[in-house]
Amino acid sequence: MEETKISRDFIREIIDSDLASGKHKEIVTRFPPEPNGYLHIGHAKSICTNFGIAKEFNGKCNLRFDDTNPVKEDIEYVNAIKNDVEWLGFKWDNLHFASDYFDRMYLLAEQLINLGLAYVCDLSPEDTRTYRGSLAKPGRNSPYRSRSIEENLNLFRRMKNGEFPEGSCTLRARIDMTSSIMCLRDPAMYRILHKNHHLTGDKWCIYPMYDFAHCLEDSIEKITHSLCTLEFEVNRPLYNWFLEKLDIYRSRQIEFARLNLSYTVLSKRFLRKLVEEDFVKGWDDPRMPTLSGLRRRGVPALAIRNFCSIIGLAKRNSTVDIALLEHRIREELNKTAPRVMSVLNPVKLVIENYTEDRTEYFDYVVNPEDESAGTRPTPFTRELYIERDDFMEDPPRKFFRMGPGREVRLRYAYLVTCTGVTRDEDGCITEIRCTYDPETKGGNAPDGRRVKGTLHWVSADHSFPVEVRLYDRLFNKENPMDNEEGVDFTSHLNPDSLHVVTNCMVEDHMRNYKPGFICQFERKGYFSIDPDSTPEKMVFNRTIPLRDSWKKLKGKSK
RNA sequence: UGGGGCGUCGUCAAAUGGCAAGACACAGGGUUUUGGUCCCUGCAUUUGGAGGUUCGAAUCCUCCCGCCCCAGCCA
Repeated sequence: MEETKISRDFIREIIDSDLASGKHKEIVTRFPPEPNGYLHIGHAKSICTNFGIAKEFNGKCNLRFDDTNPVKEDIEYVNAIKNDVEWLGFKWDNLHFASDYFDRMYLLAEQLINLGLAYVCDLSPEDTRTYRGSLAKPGRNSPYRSRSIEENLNLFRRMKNGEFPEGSCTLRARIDMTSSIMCLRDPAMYRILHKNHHLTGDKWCIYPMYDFAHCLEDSIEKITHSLCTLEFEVNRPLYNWFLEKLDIYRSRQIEFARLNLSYTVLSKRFLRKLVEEDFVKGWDDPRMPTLSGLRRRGVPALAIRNFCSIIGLAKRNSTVDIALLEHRIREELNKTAPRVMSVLNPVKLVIENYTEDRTEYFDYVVNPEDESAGTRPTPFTRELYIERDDFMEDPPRKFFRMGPGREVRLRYAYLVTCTGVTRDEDGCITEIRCTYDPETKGGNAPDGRRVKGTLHWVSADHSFPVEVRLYDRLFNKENPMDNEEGVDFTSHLNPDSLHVVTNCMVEDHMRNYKPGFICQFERKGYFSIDPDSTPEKMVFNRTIPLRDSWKKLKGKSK
């Protein structure tokens, strides 16, 4: 399957010229997640960009975990992230952890102290903030700013040795407390955290801050182009400062706009809230924009990659219409998903003039978009199930489906004409009755008469009940984060984001498939088998409905 | 408020001084044994605004307006 061609964006143009000028012979990028949550489709943009660029330019891309904060991070997340990256379809050239570099970072920090460019500061967090000043007011120098190199070295070693409690002091870069760039006002490089790290255990009780660590990680790995999101733009001067003062390999940081999606929340913090406060069933709930959620829902990795290639890469903040994602999903599934007839809201259809013990098999086209998928036999009997919605007692003019006296086609089978209905004592329809025209085997009339409606169906004797989970968008507000003071994004949660339907009837041969299998229920949508399935009860997730111009038409006339 | 960024169709997004791509969405029509797919057609006389430079400006200059980011010992 070929991916859609990627257009030239400003980052690729920079790389083109770096290659042309001879600045670089080979391109090296990296995807640097912090293992403190699950990856979501916003990360997919970054993954596709970093791995995609490496591939296109014949370079390398590393997967590197930015695990510098043991308070938030966990091994559970690193495994899930590795799995997600692989599922998305990418292979890293090298796997690294920021924590692999803790010894080198420590040495580099001492080097900065020796250069007179870092000092141990005993200011409390509150005082540090006060001394920092504000956007409008310059900061003031810390009283500890002019300690001697020896004293700083000694203090820093004692910090490392665990002699001080958390919060008692930090190692700070000595830059400029009056800078208009806030992060240049003597930023913290190391803080004390007496915490167990998922990889280094209790070896360290001081941990490097992002600004100090990240540029070093890039430099150590000789990352040529360090791609990150816009909010780090203001950190770039500091990124460059460390590399320059330490005189080590100069990676170049380039910022691009992160992905925002309509009707969606893409922030690990808020996604975590949805999980922890049970608004959804987990990180992989099919309504979640996480890669694990999308995967479980039945979204193909290629659809996500193709989505990432059409949304572009630029510096302007934007919100992509979720319809673009949906389009890519349908586009991919239309090409690849085998078709199946499945009745979500069944009502029995009895063919009065069809012999009771007779079973015929019709050729069913597995995928009209893929001839190589071929055909398979599907059984037809006197009693069938059809969708309750496909029948109306008093149909409007534009309704092409079944109604009293109307003739419709049962897909691949026969033309049938409705003769009436059977009701229970409450007046509910329990059966629809019809007769078939034996001359129309396969669905065409020899006399050339046309019918507008074609219905899907399953044989009552060759089908079994399953559970189907119908999903809708998780939020009913285009930007759930755009709120007045005090209004929480969870107040825009769509109460109808999940509908569980039981006793949907599917063809018998569906028993052969396992969780992860994706197919199209004809005329309904794309569905995937959920891991919750058991041999006793299969569960299907609706990945996405088919486009439905009838529904649209109906909506208009109201 | 000091600094850093960004403004092109409803939504993304190209155009790199030469006469506003494309995709999605939307609207209309055709084909169709999925009201699906597919195929046509339409959809920015104008690029946040106002001036200026130029034969020519979305692109260059000036001023203005709007939005985003930074004041964690988070990343």
